[in-house]
Amino acid sequence: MSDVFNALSSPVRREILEMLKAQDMTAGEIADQLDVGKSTLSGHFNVLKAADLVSTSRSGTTITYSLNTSVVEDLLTSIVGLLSKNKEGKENA
Amino acid sequence: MSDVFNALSSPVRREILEMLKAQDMTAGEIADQLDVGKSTLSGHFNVLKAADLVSTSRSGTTITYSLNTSVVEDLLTSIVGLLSKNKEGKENA
DNA sequence: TCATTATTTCGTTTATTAGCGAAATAACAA
DNA sequence: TTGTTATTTCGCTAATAAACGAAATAATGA
Repeated sequence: MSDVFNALSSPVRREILEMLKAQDMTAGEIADQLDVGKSTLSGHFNVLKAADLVSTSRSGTTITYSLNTSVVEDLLTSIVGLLSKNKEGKENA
Repeated sequence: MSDVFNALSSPVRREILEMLKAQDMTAGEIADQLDVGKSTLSGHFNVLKAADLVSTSRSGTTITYSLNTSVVEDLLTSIVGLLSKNKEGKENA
């Protein structure tokens, strides 16, 4: 989960995830929408892959990225954990 | 929300939040539990405050930190956004 | 006022991260 | 095989972030 939090700390990477929530996209398509070089973007992809937030499929020379929603769900569970078992008196609404 | 994601990217800061979910604690009490110097910890507190994830109250020379659960809830909402409006065919369960 | 305790700020060093362009890799078509 | 397109890796520089100890601040009690 540490890798996931780390991946989410970059605005560029969060924007990539936002794009992928709507549809799968190729590396090039993502690069066209963002204002960073392709090599920089590739580095971001590596971070997202390390967190298992995205997966890839290759077709020819083209690589398509898609969002791993299950990992996003795990993240939600992890954050919900910060809300349960709260201080006395304040029974978790 | 960018400040929140940034704050969560540090394992030390996430541990502080975990401690605060159970009970409010003073800076010194938190320092006793963690293996980093007090000045370092103070820096982490600043990041958490910038994200509004914690709030403080002073009593004498002692400063007590508490978790702002409302911001955690906002975070949840933001992450849930990554799951809604997904690709065709996959109607968000 | 002076000393004490709790915490923060400051200055510095070290480590990590983001960005770039150039070169390498991979798949495929001609 | 050669060339083309898509993407990644590499080497580098610049910007950020984490850590420390020392000094500063703040509140209080003697």
